[in-house]
Amino acid sequence: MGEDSVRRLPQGERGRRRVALILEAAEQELAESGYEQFTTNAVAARAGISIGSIYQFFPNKEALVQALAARYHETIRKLYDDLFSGLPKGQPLARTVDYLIDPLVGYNARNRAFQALFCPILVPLRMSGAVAQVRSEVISRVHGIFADRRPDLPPESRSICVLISVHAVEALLPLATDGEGEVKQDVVREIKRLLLAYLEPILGNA
Amino acid sequence: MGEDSVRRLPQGERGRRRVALILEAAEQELAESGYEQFTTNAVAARAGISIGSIYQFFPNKEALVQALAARYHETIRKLYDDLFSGLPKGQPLARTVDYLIDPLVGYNARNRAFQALFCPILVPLRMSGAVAQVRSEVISRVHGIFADRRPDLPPESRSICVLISVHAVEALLPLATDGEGEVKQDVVREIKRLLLAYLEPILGNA
Amino acid sequence: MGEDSVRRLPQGERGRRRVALILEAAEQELAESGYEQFTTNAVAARAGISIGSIYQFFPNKEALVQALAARYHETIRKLYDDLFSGLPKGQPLARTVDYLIDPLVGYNARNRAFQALFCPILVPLRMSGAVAQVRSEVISRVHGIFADRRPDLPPESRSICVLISVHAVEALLPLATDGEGEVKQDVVREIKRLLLAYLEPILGNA
Amino acid sequence: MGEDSVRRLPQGERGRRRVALILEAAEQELAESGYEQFTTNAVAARAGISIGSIYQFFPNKEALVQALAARYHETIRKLYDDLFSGLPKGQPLARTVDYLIDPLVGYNARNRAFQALFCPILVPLRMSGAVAQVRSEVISRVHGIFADRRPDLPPESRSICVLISVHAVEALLPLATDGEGEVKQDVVREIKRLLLAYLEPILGNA
DNA sequence: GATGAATGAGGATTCATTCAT
DNA sequence: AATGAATGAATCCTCATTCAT
Repeated sequence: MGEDSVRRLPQGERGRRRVALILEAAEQELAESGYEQFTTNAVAARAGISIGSIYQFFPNKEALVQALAARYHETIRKLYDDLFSGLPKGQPLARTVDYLIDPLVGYNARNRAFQALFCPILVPLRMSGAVAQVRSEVISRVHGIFADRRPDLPPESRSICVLISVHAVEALLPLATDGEGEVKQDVVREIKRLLLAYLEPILGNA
Repeated sequence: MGEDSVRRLPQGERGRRRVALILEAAEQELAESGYEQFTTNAVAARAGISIGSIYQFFPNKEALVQALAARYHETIRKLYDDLFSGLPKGQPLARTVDYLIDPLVGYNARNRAFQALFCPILVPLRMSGAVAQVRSEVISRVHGIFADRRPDLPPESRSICVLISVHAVEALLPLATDGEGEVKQDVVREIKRLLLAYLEPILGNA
Repeated sequence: MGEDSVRRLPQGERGRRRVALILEAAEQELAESGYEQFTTNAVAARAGISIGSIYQFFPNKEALVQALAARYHETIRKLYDDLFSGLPKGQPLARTVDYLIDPLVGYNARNRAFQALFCPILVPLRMSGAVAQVRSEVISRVHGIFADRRPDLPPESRSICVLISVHAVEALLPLATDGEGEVKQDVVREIKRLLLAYLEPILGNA
Repeated sequence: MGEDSVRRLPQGERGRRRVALILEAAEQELAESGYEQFTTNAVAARAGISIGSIYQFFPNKEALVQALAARYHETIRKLYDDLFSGLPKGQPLARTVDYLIDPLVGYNARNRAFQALFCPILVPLRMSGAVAQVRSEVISRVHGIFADRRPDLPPESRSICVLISVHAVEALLPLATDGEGEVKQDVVREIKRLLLAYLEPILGNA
């Protein structure tokens, strides 16, 4: 990712906007029409540009998909950065769960192709790098939270607990959004309840 | 799904074996080579039969994928049938969770393409029917369990609770299996703990 | 050449005829329309078959061109085999020149794309193998003739002499054929005169 | 050729230098990367200018190739001009052959794309004009030499003789140069021997 | 004049599907 | 019923050419 995923690093403002336009179109295409309809021509048509312009910036279709994944990688990393760096200490667990879950729900509502792109059927083929990296980063940070709250917990049991928490949340978040990006607050509440019920016995409530 | 997913219900033993052979090959192809390599020719080659024979039984590729989904549908429905019909009443919740989760873990370990097929990137295209049906059946049965234990619960809150439970388990089961079909018992234990912690406050422990 | 230049060795009579049909069309396309118009679609259209059928037998365009070269390789090798194996000994040089040149003129008249395919602009790219091999075989056989006639000649001067003879004939043969495959006998006579004039001082006339 | 092969005859020194730069790059591209890689963008990149600048001077790719051919045309015409205008009369034939062949060998060694450009595979398409013209000029001048030496020869037999001579030399010259532009003197000697042996019986030795 | 991003027709190749054997 | 050669629409990608800056 990065060495030849972009043919020409767009240096002008124009180029940067063009790449963004293409990725935007790619994302919509993926979210609305699905992976079968995801052709370079469809992306170009949706972006309102010619097919050649896509190949000005991406050497091939694969690179376009990679770039999309990388962009998600970047934006979600940024979200996590902001979230974990501003994490309020000494709060009740319920407060911390609110603090983390709500923005993630928002991210999922805003980025509808995110889940689609990282689906397991594609992972073994090409996505593993990006997905694995995002996850391992999240996991290590959640690890940090757990370690803060319960430094005495043996690392192995902490690891499984983190794994389960992260995957459960990841899988349930799409349920909290309907097709049009609206958030279902009752589902969000229930996801938080699940997480709290699971974690309180381990991390306590303080 | 169903009206034209199979061209001719094969009545002879020979035909039934042939369909099974094709579906077996399709499943392996999907699990091992991924969705990009999943071509009708590849399936035929793996099955050791001619491409024409696939079209003897399936009108098109779509129908083949549908049939694969339907087969999962059928086998998991059978599992659920056995499971729910033999469900021991009046047991502690933890016992019931054991009773349900363990066979499901086993099913996931045995059917590696199952998760792949029902991945979100394909759902909007073709899978919704089969997936939705399987899920709705499971959900209604779990609903039944919940209703048995807490007939007083308002249906709406019960619905969300069931939804979350089913999706969480569905998403976490793959974590309990490594690449080769071996079951990680510590992960299984943790999944059960998650489910119990979430459900006990609602359904009680009896 | 040979390991993957043909996708499927056609075993049936039908397949063998089809490959021949394709190569025939490719040859005509090359001879009449030139290398720029030589597209797989043009070849298919000329052969009156679908584009897919070409790819049934040749994995790609390159392989088709290679196969064409290989076919020339084969036919001309066969011609040389027949020619050199039946070479009458103890004849006057002029008779030997007649014996060799006339069939070669005929071959050039019949195979109009032969020269085109082995043109220098393509050679560095892909043809070198086939061309070089055909030439080296011819050269070594002509070497043999020279050695028979003048065993006392130092090998190095013989080598240059053979080289010049072979290349000159190769280059001049196309002049003896007009566009429609008719042979210009006066040009043939002059080519023989050139060759004889050059070789007599070295090989003698016996 | 000529009417639209150059968009605008560059009148400034700057423009003339630019055209030369482009042709230089085109020649190198042809000689080093071959005809398949010969794209207008590749030529622009090698010349270190923008693709637009090529189209400032050449209306299309065809014209660029034509101009390259024309440049060879021009330089070789100049060589022939110098050569034939200074042709020493009344010399032995061997001297005349030396006088003509040596400079031609030099020209071939210096212009490596020359042969490539005039290869038969391209001729039917576009080259015929330039090639034919160069050849016909050479041929008419050689005709002149023959006429000087043997005014009594019937024109038709003279024509064939000239044709054969010119083509043979043209085809053999590349053999006298190795890949790096070095001249193989023994091959040059042999080419001259061939030519002399062929011509002496007709033109005499005086 | 120079630039190079943008265009899109065209070419190589794949693969779902048909049908003669 | 089984086969697999044949088909051709659809896809990815290239590259000659234009034109706004």
